[in-house]
Amino acid sequence: MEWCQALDLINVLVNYFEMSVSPSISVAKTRDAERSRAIILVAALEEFASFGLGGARIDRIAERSKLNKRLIYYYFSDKDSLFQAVLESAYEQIRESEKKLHLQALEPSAAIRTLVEFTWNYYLEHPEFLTLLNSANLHKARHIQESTNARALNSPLIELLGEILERGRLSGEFRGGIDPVQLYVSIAALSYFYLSNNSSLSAIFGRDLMTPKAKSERLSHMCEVILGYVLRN
Amino acid sequence: MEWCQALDLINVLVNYFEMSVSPSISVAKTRDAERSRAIILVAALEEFASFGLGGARIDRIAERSKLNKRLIYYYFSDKDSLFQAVLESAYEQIRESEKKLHLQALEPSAAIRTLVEFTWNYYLEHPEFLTLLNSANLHKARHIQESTNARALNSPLIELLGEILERGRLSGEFRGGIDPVQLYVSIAALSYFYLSNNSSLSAIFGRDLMTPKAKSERLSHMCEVILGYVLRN
Amino acid sequence: MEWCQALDLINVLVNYFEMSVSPSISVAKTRDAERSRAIILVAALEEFASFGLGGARIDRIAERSKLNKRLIYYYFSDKDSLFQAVLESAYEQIRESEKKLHLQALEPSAAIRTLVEFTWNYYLEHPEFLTLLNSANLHKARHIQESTNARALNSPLIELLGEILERGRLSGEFRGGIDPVQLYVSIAALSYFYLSNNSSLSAIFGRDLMTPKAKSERLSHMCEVILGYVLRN
Amino acid sequence: MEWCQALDLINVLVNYFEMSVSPSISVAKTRDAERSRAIILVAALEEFASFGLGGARIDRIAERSKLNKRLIYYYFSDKDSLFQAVLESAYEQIRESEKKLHLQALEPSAAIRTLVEFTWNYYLEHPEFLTLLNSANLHKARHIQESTNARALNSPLIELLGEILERGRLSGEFRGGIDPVQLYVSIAALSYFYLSNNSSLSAIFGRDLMTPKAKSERLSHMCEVILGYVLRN
DNA sequence: TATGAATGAGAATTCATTCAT
DNA sequence: TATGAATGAATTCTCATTCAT
Repeated sequence: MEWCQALDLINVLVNYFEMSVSPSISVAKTRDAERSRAIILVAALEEFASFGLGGARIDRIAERSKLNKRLIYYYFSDKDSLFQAVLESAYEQIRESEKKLHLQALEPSAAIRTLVEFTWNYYLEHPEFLTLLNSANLHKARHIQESTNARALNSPLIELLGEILERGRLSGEFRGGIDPVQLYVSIAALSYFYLSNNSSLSAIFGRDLMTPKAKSERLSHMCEVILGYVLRN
Repeated sequence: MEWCQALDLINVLVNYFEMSVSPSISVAKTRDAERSRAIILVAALEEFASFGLGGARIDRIAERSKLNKRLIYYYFSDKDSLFQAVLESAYEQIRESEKKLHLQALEPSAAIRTLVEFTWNYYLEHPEFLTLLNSANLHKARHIQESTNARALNSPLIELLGEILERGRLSGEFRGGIDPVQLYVSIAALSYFYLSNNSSLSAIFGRDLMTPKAKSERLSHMCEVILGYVLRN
Repeated sequence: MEWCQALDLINVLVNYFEMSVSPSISVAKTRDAERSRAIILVAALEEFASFGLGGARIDRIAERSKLNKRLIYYYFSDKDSLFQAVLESAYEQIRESEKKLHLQALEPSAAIRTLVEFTWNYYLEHPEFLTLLNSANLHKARHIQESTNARALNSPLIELLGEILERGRLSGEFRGGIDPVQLYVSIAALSYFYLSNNSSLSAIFGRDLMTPKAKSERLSHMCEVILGYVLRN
Repeated sequence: MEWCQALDLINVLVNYFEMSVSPSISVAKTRDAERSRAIILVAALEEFASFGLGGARIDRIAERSKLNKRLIYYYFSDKDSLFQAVLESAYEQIRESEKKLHLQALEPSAAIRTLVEFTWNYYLEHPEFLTLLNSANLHKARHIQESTNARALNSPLIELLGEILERGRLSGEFRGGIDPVQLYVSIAALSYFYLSNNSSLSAIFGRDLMTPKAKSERLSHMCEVILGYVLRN
């Protein structure tokens, strides 16, 4: 899993940075703890993404992380809390990526198209995010509701999307009366369903939905659907 | 234990009675068998829908069905096969409902709108279908691929949708070049994502997405999106 | 442990009896279940008596019973419920033995002396009863309070003791105003403390309290104390 | 983590300060050590008294003491040794209290009554002592036997009690032939059993044995029983 | 066809204890 | 002296599945 290695790398870099800037000896100890926590989190993310909450095994997470099983409980109390932590971390990551889009700097229609493309690509590159969400919803989003770190979950994109829609409306480009929440949900939906259910869909339609061609066609279709909706006519 | 002996006695009597009143023993038994199978299937559907494949418990399915656990294995070999059977039955049901729509009798745009509304309402009334699909996809649709009863899974709707789109194009009402599979996936996606992930979304947006008003707004939005896309301008 | 073998024997006899009186085949199945339950109960009694509730190990109970660990949970849900069942069974046994004393047929002072002797001998022969009670009390008698089978716990001896004290008072032999509960508690206390804490006491006093001579002296002392209290002067 | 570094700094400062203000470093440290040891001992006493040896948790003892778990091992090697230390300390305390009674200064019958009352009150005010003894006895008093500090355990009261009994006999007040060990055990027994098993007894008799009235009645009863025994007639 | 009893492999979680600083 | 991190061996409990009737 490439994203996992990337995360690992980032951690290593971050640690190295900390070492070089702070001369204090005591950092070494602390660093290990933070690092262990992060390693467990990554291992758990992989496991939960692969097998769901019910199918995930603490033993396997311990193996993946090359750390002691006991340590998982030391840092994360129990399986449910670990899942919650994983979920929060996944949300944090996507929010972090969203921030880098700088949609406010784009023309309204370009901004919408960029958002559709970003969503598609993010889900494509982070399949674990989809599985995680599915698991969370199977459990009635109990873990999200219990999350005290709600800040990480709440997308600032809705507000931004509202501004873009308003800008487009004022310039006469977009139709009026569009609810940014509905639009955001629809944009996510079009990518999510296709990717999350692609194995079922591929089996049922008897055609591979993940070939480069199929994927590119899907992206075009989605842009047409969404832009066809927001543009004046 | 006396009650146990008494029960035995009752069984003997019942058997004797059945033998004397029903002309063919095998018929009586066969009928019960079908019934037991069906009861188990329903109980399993509920269980799998509530807890996913990994979280479902054979014990609970036995309890739900008020039948013996051993009988589940008698009819369905193992948990995975049972899940597969449940999945097939769920697909059969939705196909059955789709057939009753008679879309071919409707005007193109009315047909599309009806399909959107039907999809929305079916998912709304059959939340277990969504959870089931999620579980199936978590397991890479292994159960669907292994299904010998693929006929039940394959929707005849794609073909029908193609005809409707063609009719609309010929009448000048619809734009051309629409892939019925893409459209079908999008129609399903818009309802599916909203309903399947509603608890997460409600938590994140801090607004209840399942109030009557919210649901009616979602349906309007989806119709606008889809019809905005298929209609000429 | 002799009492354990005796219990086993009784079970075997009971089972044999049931087999001989009821010709029904179905009994065989039921009998096995009852027998397994009884065997587990005996094994658990030994384990809890030896190590207390906290120190007892389900694994060891399984070994002792030569039955599957899973079966313990099948019949007794969890460790606490098993402990409760053991406790109830221990109380049932002592109540059963008490009934055989027929104190009502004895002269008042003979009845009291018999009760003191019985208590002493029962505790002596059933050391597990003492340990069990200690464990129960460590947990604030939670298991007793939760017991639905309270009937088994409540001693009919208090009422009987009241009658004996009244008879003795009327005959002029006994002093008046004796609370049967206080007396019962004191009779139990004198034996219980000596036997339950005998290892501590032996260590502290540097003398073996369990030699035949020491035991006989203790019994004499207790009779003197109790009779010295109830008799008129 | 910055706070960690800050804490480190504080530690360094504190150490430096102590070094400069306290003439001897070792004294300052020793004093802290004694204090830590004592704190742990108290925390352990509470824990063992609440849950027994088997149910006690080192983690909880660390929490209670607000000290590090590692320190417990530093001072007390392992759980068993800690329990032994707790036991010794509990015995030391009761011996200390007994010494303050000055029974030798009292009239024989007053001395006996005082001893009964003291025993009752001490157990009442130190319920942890009872639980501790129960635990010790569950383990066959292994911890007492292994105690090298046997001096603390051995009650000087037996000798004193012998003298009192002799004084009473000579004055004609008491009967002769009373074994002070038997009497001491009986005095302890009457209070111990009532208090140690009070939850069971309350549940079984269906009456609260710990109301002020019930407690006062018990004390009267015990005095009557013991004095009725030692007094000439 | 139907069922209660039985089981082995494995799951989450706990616990006393040690390491490294 | 003091402490946070780490661990292996248990321990309770679960689960799909089979046995015997």
